[in-house]
Parts: sequence; structure tokens; C-alpha cells
Amino acid sequence: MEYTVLVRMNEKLFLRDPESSELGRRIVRQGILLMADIGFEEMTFRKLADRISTKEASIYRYFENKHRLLVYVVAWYWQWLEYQLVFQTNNISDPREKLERVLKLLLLKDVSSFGSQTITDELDIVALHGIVIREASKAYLTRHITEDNRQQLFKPYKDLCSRIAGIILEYRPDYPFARSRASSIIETAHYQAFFMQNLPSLTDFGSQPNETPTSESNERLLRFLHHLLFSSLETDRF
Amino acid sequence: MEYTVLVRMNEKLFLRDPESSELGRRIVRQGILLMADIGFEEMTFRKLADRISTKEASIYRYFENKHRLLVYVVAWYWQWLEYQLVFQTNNISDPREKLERVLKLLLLKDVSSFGSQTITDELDIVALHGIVIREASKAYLTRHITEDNRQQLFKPYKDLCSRIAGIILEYRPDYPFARSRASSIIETAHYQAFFMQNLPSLTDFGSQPNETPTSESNERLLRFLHHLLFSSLETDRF
DNA sequence: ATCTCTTGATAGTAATACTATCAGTCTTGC
DNA sequence: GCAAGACTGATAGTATTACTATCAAGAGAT
Repeated sequence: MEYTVLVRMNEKLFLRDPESSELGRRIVRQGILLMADIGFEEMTFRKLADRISTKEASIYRYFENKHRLLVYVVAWYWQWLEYQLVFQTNNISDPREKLERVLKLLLLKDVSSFGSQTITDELDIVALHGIVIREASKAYLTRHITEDNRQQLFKPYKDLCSRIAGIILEYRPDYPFARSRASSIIETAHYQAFFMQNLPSLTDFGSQPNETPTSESNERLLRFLHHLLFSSLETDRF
Repeated sequence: MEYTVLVRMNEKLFLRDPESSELGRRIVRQGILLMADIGFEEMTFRKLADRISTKEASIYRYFENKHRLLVYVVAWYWQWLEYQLVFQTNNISDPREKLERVLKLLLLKDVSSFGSQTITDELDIVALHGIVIREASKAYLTRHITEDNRQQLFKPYKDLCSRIAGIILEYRPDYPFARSRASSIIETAHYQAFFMQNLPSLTDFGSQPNETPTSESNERLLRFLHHLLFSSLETDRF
């Protein structure tokens, strides 16, 4: 499988490596689709088992519980995103341009046209992006975050933030809040996208009468993120 | 009760008004403490009932389920915050100063010294603030958000955002993203506070060796928010 | 041909999220 | 002071969820 080579996951994330068997891969692939479909709290291993014609107990052999499955797929997404970022900024030298790529990536813009076909065939990136928007915060907003963190479950997210923070410092070496700026822009991208779709009055991007619901509003969201990021990096007020 | 006058809640939020009886008030007050203590998913009406020496069924007479209790206390917090905002900016004319008040309020800075003693005695605002940071997003990140939204359950949050957006427009009448800017700054304040405590490597505010864990880092977080907000409002790059 | 690894199949448990019922108690109106 | 209504306590019960345990069958490797 292509994505096995691409993304090697932390072993603490699972009981048995889901990429090591056909069943494991189906659990992850269909798990993503089911979660995107009915949401994290409504998903159960029972429903997932039925969907892929296996048994609950078999899924438990791969993942301790559904929270771990969520952490797994979200971690996979962050690793994928970091890979995309490295790949896409490979031959760019201008850090400003790199940051613009970051913003587009966060909104999953132009992703399919960048040669990630093999991955897209494996896992449904669009569905996964939706999960990250709606459910990712539930991966860390728990009581056992300290323990989970000790097991490095959030390392992919931290790595992505570090990398973005690095680009920020390339662009503006004296910027004093690089890490917070990086995590902020990621989170802002996601819940503004969520608000845009679900509580549009909290945003300025709601669909206008005559337009494709997503494309135009996504464009406005991108402009907002661009404005936020670069205004903060170009000011002298700290 | 003082806070009954202060904050009148949407009737869709409960089955029976918890402010109308001693039991109802204990459910809310102790519910907040329990939730702050063990977290939303670990809390059950059983545990809460034991804690206040009543029965599960009695709690169900007030709230449909624990999710509704969460939505209720979070809504209460937003209304309280908006009230504080109005109260504290009452005699301020400079919109910049108003925005600075907003930021302090979001971090619950100097709150006890502003004459809200009666409320603080009723509900534990600090515990509630902790709940809002850790659990508030779970109030809207659900499948039934559309239905909940139709019932106006998120109106207090929207009202607060509107009010902040209004101040933003006072400060900078031509700013094109007032609502998104308002919701962003609220959310950023909260999860940066969360990251600071739980995943400090995602921020730039982690505790230094020799300092009170909260006060100094909170100061840095405030500076960051200040920087973010005003750099975006003072730029001409849109 | 056997050994191991994996899955299927069935069962079962503890906890959770409710719902129903009924008997006291307390209040309020008269 | 008494009847009606509102609220709570107490007990019971159900459906679903989140697991754990066990064993047999099949597939692949040696």
C-alpha cells in the first residue's frame, strides 16, 4: 500500500497495526466514512463491524476503543498534511509563498491536483478533512490528555505546528509567538470552516444567494486567514 | 437570587427551570463543580445525583440529558460574559480600550474585583471558565447542531460575538471581517489557554522554571491576543 | 502435517442513559 | 383546616453501549 510507505504511525496508537491486514485497512477506511457520515459520538464499533461485515471483537483487536480510532485517523491526517506541506514547498524558496501554501492546504484547496491520487484512492481525504474539522478537538479535549500526550499520540500535530512555526520564523525571524501563531492558524481555519457551514452568523463568509455553497465562501475564508496571518507577521506591535 | 435577575435563560434549554427551585439550583451549581472536576464525558446524572443527595430521575425532570446541561451552563456563561462586558465598558468611550477589556474578560482577568461577588457566590465562575475552555466546543460540535441552533440554544454565544463585532466596527468601521474576527478571538483565547496548560509546546507561553504557573503565562497569552487582534485591525492588507 | 496467526461466532458483564410508576410531602388557594 | 396540585424520593425496569472471554475454523508458513 502506498500510504504505508508515506506515513508510519506511532505504535501506541493501535493494538495491532491496521495497515498490516486487509481487515485493518477496511476498519480505518470505512471507519473514516462512517464517522464522517454519522459523527463520532453516534459511531459505535458495532455499527462499524456491521458495515464491513465483521464482528465487534475483531475491531477491538486493532483499537482499544473508538477514541483511539479517532486519535489514529486524526494523527494520520496531520502526518499526511505535513508530508503534503514538505512536498509542496520543496522547491519554493520564498517563505511568504510557503505560508500561502500552508493556508491553502489547511482548506484542502487544490489537493487532488498535486499528485496524491494514490492516497486519495486509499483514504477519503475529503471525508477525513471533515472529521478533523468536526471531531479533532475531541481527540485532545479529554481528561486523559496528559497520559495520551506522554504516549506521544499528538506528536504528528506538534510536528506540523513546529514545521509551520519554522516557516513563520523564516519569514520573520524575530517573531516572538511562532508556535502559538502556528497552532492558532490551524485551529482558526478549522472552526471558521465549521462555523461557516453550521453557524454562519458567526462568520462573514456565509453563502450568497447565487453561488456554489462551498467554493465562493471558501475563497472568502482563505482571504480572511491570509489577512490574519500576514497582518500579524508584518506588524511591529507585540 | 441575584443571577436570576441578571440572566434570563432560553426556555428551550431545560425541561423545568432550574432557577425556580432549590434542587434545580443545586443541580446547576454542583453540576458545574462536578463537570469541572471529572470532565464532561465522565460525568453522569447518577454521579451528580449522588453528590447532591437526590435521584437520577429528579435531575431528568430538569434537563433532558447531560448534553443539555452542558449547553445550559455554557449559555449561562456567555450571557454572564456579555453582561460583564456591557457593565465594564459602560463608561468607556474609546473603542480600543473596550477591546482591551474584552481580551481581559476572555481570560477572566480582574473579574472578582468588579463587583460580581453575588454571582461568584452563586456559581463558581472560575470552574465555569474551565468548563468553557475544555468542554464548550462539545456543545456545538454535534450532529444535531442544526436542530439545536434552530431552537436558539447558541443565541447567547452569537449575541456576545455580535457585541464584540460591534466594538470592532466602532474601532475600525471599514473592517470587513468583524464577525469572524470576533468569534476567532474568543476561540483562540480559549484553546490557547488549554494548550498552554496541557500541550505547552503548541504555544509560546509555557511556565518558566521560577514563576507562578498561571499568572505570568496568562500575561504572555494576553499579550499574544492583544497583538493578534490589533495587528489585524490596524493593517490595510485585506 | 503441524504450528501459528487471524478471524468468526457466540456469550456474557457492567455501566449508561434513560422511562415509568407511585407514594409521600409541601404549598397554595379557599 | 382541608382539598388540589406540584414536586421529590424511591424503586424498578429497559435498551444500548463498551467492552472481555472463549473456542473453533481457515489460511499460510515451515
